[in-house]
Amino acid sequence: MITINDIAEMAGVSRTTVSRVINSTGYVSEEARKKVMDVIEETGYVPSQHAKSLRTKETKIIGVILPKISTDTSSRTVNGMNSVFEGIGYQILLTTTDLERQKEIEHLRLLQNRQVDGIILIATNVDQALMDEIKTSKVPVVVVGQEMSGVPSVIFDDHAAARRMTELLIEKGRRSIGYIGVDEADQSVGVQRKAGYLEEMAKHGIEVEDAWLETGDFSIESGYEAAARILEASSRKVDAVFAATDRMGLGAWRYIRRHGYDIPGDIAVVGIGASETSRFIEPALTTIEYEYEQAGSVAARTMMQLLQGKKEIPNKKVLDFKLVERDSI
Amino acid sequence: MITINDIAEMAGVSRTTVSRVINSTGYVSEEARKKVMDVIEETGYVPSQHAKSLRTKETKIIGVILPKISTDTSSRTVNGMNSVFEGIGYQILLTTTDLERQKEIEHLRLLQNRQVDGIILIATNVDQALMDEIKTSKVPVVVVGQEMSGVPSVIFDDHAAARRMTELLIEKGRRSIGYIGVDEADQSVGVQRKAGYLEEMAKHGIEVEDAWLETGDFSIESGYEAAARILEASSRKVDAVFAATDRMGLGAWRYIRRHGYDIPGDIAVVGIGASETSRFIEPALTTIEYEYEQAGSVAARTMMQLLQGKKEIPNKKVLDFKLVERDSI
DNA sequence: CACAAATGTGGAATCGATTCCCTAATTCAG
DNA sequence: CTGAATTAGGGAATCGATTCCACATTTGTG
Repeated sequence: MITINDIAEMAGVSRTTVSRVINSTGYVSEEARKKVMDVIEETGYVPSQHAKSLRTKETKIIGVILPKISTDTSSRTVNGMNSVFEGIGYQILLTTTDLERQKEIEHLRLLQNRQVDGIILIATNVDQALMDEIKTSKVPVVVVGQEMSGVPSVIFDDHAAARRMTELLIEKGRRSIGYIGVDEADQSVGVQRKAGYLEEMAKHGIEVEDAWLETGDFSIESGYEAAARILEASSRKVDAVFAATDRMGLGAWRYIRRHGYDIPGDIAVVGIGASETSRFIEPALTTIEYEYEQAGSVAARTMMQLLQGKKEIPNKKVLDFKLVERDSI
Repeated sequence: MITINDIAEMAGVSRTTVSRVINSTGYVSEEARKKVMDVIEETGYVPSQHAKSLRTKETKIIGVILPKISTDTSSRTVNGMNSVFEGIGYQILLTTTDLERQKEIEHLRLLQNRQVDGIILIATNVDQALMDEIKTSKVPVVVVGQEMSGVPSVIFDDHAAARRMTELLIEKGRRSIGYIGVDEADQSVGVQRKAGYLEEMAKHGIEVEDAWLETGDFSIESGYEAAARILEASSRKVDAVFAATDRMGLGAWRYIRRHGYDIPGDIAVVGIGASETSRFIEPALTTIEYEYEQAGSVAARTMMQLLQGKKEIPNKKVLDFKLVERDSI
């Protein structure tokens, strides 16, 4: 392997000078610079990142912790981050938790040992243990998807989005609206969206039956089964189903069609997320569009600000949503 | 930051001994080991990866180059790799080329500078320049998706898959089969799949009209437009459209339905890839299922063998496919 | 023209580990 | 009981960069 010493020798200068040329620091004569450049060109030399990092304590690598790789949400978010990082020479070190909660902490530690410059966590919960780990982290952490006090976070307005969607359903004359949520350990998806739904229902004086409230696990199948339970158990006929995510909405959609109901004639179905499939089915799913790419890029930019030691970082950025009204309503 | 020297001092031994304890090498008395372990426990010390890598030339990081992050194919492949790597302490450094060809070479260099232990490239072409770069690479490279002679690669049998699909269409009585392909710089998707289609057509003595052959760029929109061109320009009525990818198939599907044709009554539509959306539309798209997760895990395992210096690595692994017959045919 | 400031370069310490080589104390075989 | 083998642990070089400090040369100013 070719090192800075080889270059120095070949160019007939000291390695200090070579370092200066590479990093454009200090004083270097045009003559010396040219000689060094030529040799570097000739040999294809590239500095060792390890030696560099060992001194500078900088890696230009950002660790990213995802709940799952193969989902629309994750890949779009990573895409957004990437668009920011790649322009400025940073790279992404990826890890996934496969939705196992304790792995979030484990990976947080793992990444710190890798001495990444920063960590972006797509969070699915706000455990105290997790928050403690983040707060004692040696490197800056940005959280996406969950609001965490004292930690810079990028979130969507889940509460308002769910309210707006519920309002739309009510505007369309629906009254008996089933709701498919997720576990409440997930503040954003589990708690906020449900609260939005419940509040809007209350505002319109609609009493929510217990049987209308079901829970899934983000998967299409769980949406299918939750819809089954809602339709079978309700005393009043349900005329709409609101799923907290598009995937579960897709499952509900499938169940409802398979069992002879018309969408939206008999039952309206809506979700949140604006997945690609939701657009293609017929009738197309009415949903809320979150700009995941934007969430990723905002998180990336926030990270850069943290790394540059900017003091005034708002520790919460709320992104907008867009109601996408389609045929399923 | 706490270093090996601090630990050595606190434990009252030399840093050599500490290193031996950490790496379980050499002779260390039970007594010394315990003292060191205690101090490590107490302080939460973790060795610097940089210092370590600087000496050992090992990083336990595998660089992965993807054409695009936000696609089913990519995320499933990465998922498969991850399942292998995470168990053995390796991590994935991700980069994407956004389908720009020259970036493949650029990122190949970039990753080597990061001194990753190995590189897995999800390739979209087999340029000579790219192959040269791979062959001169300092670290092992595994290619996924394209056959590259002399380079360990994991590929699907695109040729056989396309033949089988064409055969199915012909079995179903279709004769005038349009084909939507991609640029032929992409050996696998562009050349092999098209060749499979053409050969099977020839075998059955069906003459392929020029107007039946169109090209897209992997996007849904391009599939839509290609279908438009095929249906408008053909002299004989087309009774089937075979798209080289599901996304383009989706576009074709949409165009065909929007223009009053019945699927499969008037025109059959098929794709390759088994994307989630293809399953949900009605009529559901007939397609070929590739095990991308498996491709990822096979690539990961091949990489590990390369890293362990195994000589006998078959430099080509062909994965199976499965015909998924659904309503669109 | 003298002296200060600006410019250019190299020596050497440093970052935090690993590892070769050496010494010392035990243990063991003959 | 003696010399070899085994066990234990430290000293110091090393990996490949960055950077502080010192020194030499050139340029500028009053």
